[in-house]
Amino acid sequence: MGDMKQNIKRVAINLFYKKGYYATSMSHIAQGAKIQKASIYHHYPNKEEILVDIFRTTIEDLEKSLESHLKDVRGAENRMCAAIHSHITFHIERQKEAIIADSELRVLTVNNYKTFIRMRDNYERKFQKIIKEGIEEGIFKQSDYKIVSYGILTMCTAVCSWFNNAGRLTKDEVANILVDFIIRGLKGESKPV
Amino acid sequence: MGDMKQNIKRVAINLFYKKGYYATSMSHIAQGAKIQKASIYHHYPNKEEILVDIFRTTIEDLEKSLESHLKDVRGAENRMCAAIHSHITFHIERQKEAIIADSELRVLTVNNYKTFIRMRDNYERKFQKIIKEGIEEGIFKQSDYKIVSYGILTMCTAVCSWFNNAGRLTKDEVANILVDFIIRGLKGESKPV
DNA sequence: GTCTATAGATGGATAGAC
DNA sequence: GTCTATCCATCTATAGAC
Repeated sequence: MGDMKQNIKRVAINLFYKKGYYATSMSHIAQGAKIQKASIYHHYPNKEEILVDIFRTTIEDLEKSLESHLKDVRGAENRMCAAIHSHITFHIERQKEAIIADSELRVLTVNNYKTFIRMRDNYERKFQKIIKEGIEEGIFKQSDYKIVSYGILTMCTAVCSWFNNAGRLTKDEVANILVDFIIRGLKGESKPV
Repeated sequence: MGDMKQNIKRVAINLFYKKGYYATSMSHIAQGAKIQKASIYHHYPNKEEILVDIFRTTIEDLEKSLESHLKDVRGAENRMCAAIHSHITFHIERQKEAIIADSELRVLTVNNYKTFIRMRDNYERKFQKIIKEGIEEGIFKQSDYKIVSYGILTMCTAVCSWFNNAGRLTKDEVANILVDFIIRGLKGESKPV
């Protein structure tokens, strides 16, 4: 990807994050990238394709992060800890793109929408599988694993909307606090303090 | 509030929910309300005031729901259960408005933004107070009550974005599953099955 | 690969009749 | 309280020169 294309994408990420897709115009993006708005169309055929580009790299990188965190980790509890840690730290490190991917899904035209819903569902199913296995092995308490997975994932996704980089806690500290809370919720028994 | 004003508001809620504030035009709203777009300005001075009206009633009703659920309830665990139940059922019953209030905050001009952020923070502080008291009384496990409160509230807010009215579970069943999960997370000990 | 110029549609909002 | 007509700004996207 050429320098200017990457530059346009970077500017778009900042603007879509700050103002949202519809409130950001091609003129704003052009201004940020220091070119004329017509020049953007040399790199992207239309506005939606900029958003699609952001969606694709974000979701793909999220999946890669999960896979690398789960590699060679065994046991439902350990795998759950690793998966949550991956999800939370990714949503903090890639805060802007994560917020875009979380809030602009409905902007997409039908084919793009279907593609990314499919990818998201596939990602969620990996969390559900871990919870289900933990319950079957008796490590996690019996509960509705689908509802619990929605709760856990939305809680950890939302971190990108309230985490403050200048705040009192690092991203790893926040991740550890939430991992503890979630594992207690899943196991329903106290860990030694 | 006159019939037509209420009608306009109802149409706007449906459109802001489905397409978002910026993707909804005054023409769309007028079409839904079966009047001309100029007629809307007799009821609202501008587009933002429609959104502000939705925000105000939603947040006020959310606060009222919490207060009525907490009335005469004693003890941190009972109060937490009641507060979460209130939050979740409200976000399902008022799904559309809840999604709008959750996703269109950044649209507001500065004075309106400050007003609703203040109301939201005030609401969140009530949850934080219950968690803090529960920890001090030794009912809840020691943890960072602010981070945990963000986690709990965002998880329960997000219910409005995935709950399916035609799905297999009622809103009370979903609320109970999540209340159980959260209380286990806060207490860190298993309840008798 | 970037530019100027512009098409063509749509946006929020107002004026003034009825 | 609702209408028609219109203003003016801004939007996405394209044409064609350099």
